[in-house]
Amino acid sequence: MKPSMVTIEPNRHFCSDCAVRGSAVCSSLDAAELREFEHLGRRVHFDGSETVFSEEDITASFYNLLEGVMRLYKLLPDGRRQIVGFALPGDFLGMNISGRHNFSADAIGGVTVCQFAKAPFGRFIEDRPHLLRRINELAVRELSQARNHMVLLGRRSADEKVAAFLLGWRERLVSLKERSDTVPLPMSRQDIADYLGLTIETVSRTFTKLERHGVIEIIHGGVSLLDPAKVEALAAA
Amino acid sequence: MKPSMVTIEPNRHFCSDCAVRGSAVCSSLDAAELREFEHLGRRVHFDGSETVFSEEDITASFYNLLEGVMRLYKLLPDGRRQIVGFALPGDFLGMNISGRHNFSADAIGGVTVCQFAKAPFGRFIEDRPHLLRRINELAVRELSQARNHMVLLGRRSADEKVAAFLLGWRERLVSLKERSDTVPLPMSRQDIADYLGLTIETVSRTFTKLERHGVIEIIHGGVSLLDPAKVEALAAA
DNA sequence: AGAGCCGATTGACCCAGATCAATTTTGGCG
DNA sequence: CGCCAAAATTGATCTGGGTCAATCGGCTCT
Repeated sequence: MKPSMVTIEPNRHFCSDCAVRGSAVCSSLDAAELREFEHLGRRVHFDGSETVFSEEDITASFYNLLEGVMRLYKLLPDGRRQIVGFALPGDFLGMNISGRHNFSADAIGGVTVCQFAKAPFGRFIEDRPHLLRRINELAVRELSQARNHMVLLGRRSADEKVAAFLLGWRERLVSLKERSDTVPLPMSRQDIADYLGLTIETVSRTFTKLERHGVIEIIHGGVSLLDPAKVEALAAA
Repeated sequence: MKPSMVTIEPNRHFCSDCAVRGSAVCSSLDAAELREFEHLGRRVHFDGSETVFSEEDITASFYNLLEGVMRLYKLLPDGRRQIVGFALPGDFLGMNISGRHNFSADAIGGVTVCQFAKAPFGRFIEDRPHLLRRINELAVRELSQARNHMVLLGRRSADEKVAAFLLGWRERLVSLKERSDTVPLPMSRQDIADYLGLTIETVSRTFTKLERHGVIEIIHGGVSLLDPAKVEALAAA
């Protein structure tokens, strides 16, 4: 964790009016439990491109992402990087069995997390099977996403990868704000490339190609889907 | 499920002397629970290349693999296939949140599973958080494997993929039998290709190349690692 | 406004792995 | 055993996406 990590007024926040109250792990808790839960978490802010935790670090905390976007990735010894996912508000990070994180997590832009020390959080779960069930639900959902991503990485062309990425990302943003054909892309081209198993040049060329064909428009900080049906056709192929 | 699916003497088997007693979901149950659990599962056999369940099927059962190997895969509309994993004895299949399976599962060679109807199994879990915790543990482990596989699919060369596959497969077999430099490969070359995001020709050529270099020997039904250190070097790269 | 920087784009060329096309090997089975 | 079908191997060729190398464009700092 970098020096600029800052704990923000740890005692002035309440779970009951948390932005992710409805979607995160805590959605499984009732009002009484929530009041107790409140004391376990500590709101922490990270600036853009700061590392929240690294692969192989001993897991000291779990994290509930409240605000911002994170890139989750693994590195090969020679520096090749595979982004295994992007985290959005409501995502729960840190579950593992080895006692060590199995990927690294960076903030993309500023990020606010709710951080739980491992031991007290574990104790809190102990006699609350509904919370455990919720965590399991999230794990199973992620597993399903992971398998879909394997298909993309192993069997899809560059065009299909990019199209599927745009649709998938838009879909994930739906639950956070209203659906829109304007898709913000806070991550860099390099991030997208490392997520899709491509190079930055191929991602860039594919974007340009889609734009030339009138399928998307590249705008500042994202893209606009001019012809969403066409994008879907490309992704399905 | 195919016609030749056969339930084998459902009442003549006991969990207590089950082959996967120690490693499967049921490892979290005590003797008393096990006796009750026994009535929920039904031993079923599938012949080689039979489909146990298909993607998008409504999940009616969970499965505990007792014997044999299964291929777990997803298909694209045009027939491209990505194998998302191979299941071995002790693996638990069927968890999902959508109520539908999110991949298909075929037997590779004969397979015996312990099949649980969804509803009674769900009820059994209800008031047994330790079983739920065990299931969560398995899900989290699979998630970790899935992420490792994403790195392989997105960022590794054909040589690295094949080497990593041989080592990973050998490693998984360790817990079942004694470690050995002889690695049985019950799946076809096409299966390996679809697992690694390659074509069958590339897999075949890579095997041949490794053999020419004296790193492995291709034997009937598998390979022998003549120079395990070299294989590890290739996989790590 | 200009300089410098960093991310993104574009172009030229290359190569790992795909594709296409024969064999060869293996495994039943009468 | 000899015959057939399916799996695996091998060879020849092609190409999607990688690599290498310039720009280009926006932003920040002065």
